[in-house]
Amino acid sequence: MESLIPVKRAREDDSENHEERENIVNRLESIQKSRKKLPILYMEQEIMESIKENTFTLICGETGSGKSTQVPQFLYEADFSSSKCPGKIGITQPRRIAAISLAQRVANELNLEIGKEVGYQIRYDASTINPALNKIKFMTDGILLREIEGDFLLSSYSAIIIDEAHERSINTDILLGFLSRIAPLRAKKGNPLKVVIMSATLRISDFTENTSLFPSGAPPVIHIESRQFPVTVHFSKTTSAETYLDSAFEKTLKIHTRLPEGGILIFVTSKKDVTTLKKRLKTAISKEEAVILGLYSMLPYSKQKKIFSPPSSRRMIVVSTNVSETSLTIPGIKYVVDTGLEKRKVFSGNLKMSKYVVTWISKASAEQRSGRAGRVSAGHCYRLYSNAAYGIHFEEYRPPEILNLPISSVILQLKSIGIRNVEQFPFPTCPDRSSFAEALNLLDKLGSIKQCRKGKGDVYDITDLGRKMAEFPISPRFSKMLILSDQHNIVKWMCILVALLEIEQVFKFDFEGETAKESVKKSKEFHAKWFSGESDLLCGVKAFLKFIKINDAEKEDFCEENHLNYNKLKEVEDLSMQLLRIYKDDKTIETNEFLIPYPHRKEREQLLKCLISGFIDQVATKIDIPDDYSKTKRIPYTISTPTDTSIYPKDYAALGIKKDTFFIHPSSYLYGSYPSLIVYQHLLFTKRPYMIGITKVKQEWLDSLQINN
DNA sequence: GAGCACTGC
Repeated sequence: MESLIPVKRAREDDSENHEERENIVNRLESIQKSRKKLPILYMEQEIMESIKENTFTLICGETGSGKSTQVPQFLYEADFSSSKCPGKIGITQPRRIAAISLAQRVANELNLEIGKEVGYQIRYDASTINPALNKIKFMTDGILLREIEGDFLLSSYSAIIIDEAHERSINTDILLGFLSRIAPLRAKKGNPLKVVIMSATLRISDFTENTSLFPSGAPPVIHIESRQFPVTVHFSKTTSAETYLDSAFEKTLKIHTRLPEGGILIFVTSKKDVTTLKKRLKTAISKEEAVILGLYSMLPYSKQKKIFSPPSSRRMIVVSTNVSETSLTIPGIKYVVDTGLEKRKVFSGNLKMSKYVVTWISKASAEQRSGRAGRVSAGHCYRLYSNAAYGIHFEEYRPPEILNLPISSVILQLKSIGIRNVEQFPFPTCPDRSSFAEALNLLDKLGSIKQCRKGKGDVYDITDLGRKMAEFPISPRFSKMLILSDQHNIVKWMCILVALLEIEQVFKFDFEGETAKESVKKSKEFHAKWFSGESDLLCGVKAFLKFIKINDAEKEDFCEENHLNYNKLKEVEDLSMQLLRIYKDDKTIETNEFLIPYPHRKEREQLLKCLISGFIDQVATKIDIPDDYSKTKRIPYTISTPTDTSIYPKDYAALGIKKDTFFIHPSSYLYGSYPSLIVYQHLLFTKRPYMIGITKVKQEWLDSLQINN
């Protein structure tokens, strides 16, 4: 407690200097009072001294420490973003919702209007009363990355705070890499940029021990206490991953019948788990006793909101996927039931095929989940696995995102910013050699980079086409298609098509309680009016063109009636508009630009020709098989790459199914028609290796494309 | 004739 004494003195000194300050703060008394409960408040001096004396400062503290709301205010009160220290205070977040809600909270605490001194910017939305007035700006990390493209030294900022760095999202990682070089440059120029990296307590060695990131030594680390209420963790005696839903059901029932009031939050792996468990709980617990809700990201936002108006007289029970681990905070939770499992997408690099697996979560995620029980009062977390299993099977952290994704987008972006040898970039965790090779190979095939010298590794320079491609916030495959469509007066349709490719999952295919066959059949009946025998993507375009004509207020019902995914279609609407704005360099373009008819045959052909230019390495050929084989309706395809000399074989003979054969997924509208030549959007392994997102193509389209290249 | 967790410019 002695540590409080010098801090108190410092705050008194502060008040003596009050008149000299430029950024004057008039907080409401009620705000002052609740702020004082935060331990971080008594560390203001220590934090500010470290920031003033060092270029980089690492602050770590768990959720509930108040670091995200208070550190920006410390900087503001220390006259960052004033004439003494010109330049905004920027704070990045990995998620949009967090950027908005933090901006609102900080504006509220400072008694300022959102959009003026305190603002935010995310992909499709900004608080733009006047951005020039912003002194504190919250944004998603992708936004700041884009700003680096226009102004490498980030000269409009005096301080940057990177929040949630421990999550290791790909954008956060790249930002940290840039800042590790930008900040020293700014210091050299006599216009220092202060960088504060904020992370959960657990994962700081990743940064402090990283000499590529911090060649001149590890930054100082300040630890912040959390204000969380204590959560008692109960491990199970045994572990059974096979029957986790049964265990979750029994545990929830026990908590509900034996323990005092307080919400229960149950973590499961999928939407299917959510509906199954919700149903079982509803049969066991009466409506008068509890309201039982399901939560997953695909649930329309209007229904997600239900969790924020909990019933006062009954207990609230929420069955949820990972969406409530970080993205949503459910009020009033006192008990957490943790299955310890999550669903992840896994890539097998060589085959370029992905699959979904249910795996044990990381220890860090388990802590995060249990923490959800301690936000209102002391809570309990029931882990449906043993302490031993936790020790043996649970990795410390989820691997950094950059190790599990194709990096072609990142590579192109780095090159467009002027990083010549991308393998030398100070990644917090460097992807392996083969990821670089694969990305460079694809970018070369797309014509976005070209070889500039002989040697190993990265010997490529960005081309003019590549520069243009990098302007679009989408995968390089898709920006290539979009730019190519320029010649044919089909740009608007292409914006839609490319947005559909980027967003995916616009059509729904699941029916509760139906067999596989029936589910797909029924869904397709709903979608019949958008049918296209040429391409699954054109079905999407057709559905979108209808969606865009519907009044905003009726869009959700429209999607419900037609078995479409509202959240996804809304995103397609926003993205296609953003793409058209960038394409036409006109920020005033609105979605009414897309009140256009479905393309005619000639135009469709042009669209599909442009489409395959981005999928030149994702062509599949039907394998000739004996006549009686087709009765199974599963006709194999073989895939080829442009480097393959036997490209596009016309008479591929195969007896039986080989390891490298693939099938058209039953969700495709081309399923059952089996064209001889197709391009596919991606490969997914479920029961079998499947191709998803199918477009029928012609041999001569491919030939002409090769000549052009 | 299936099975997609979550997030971002």
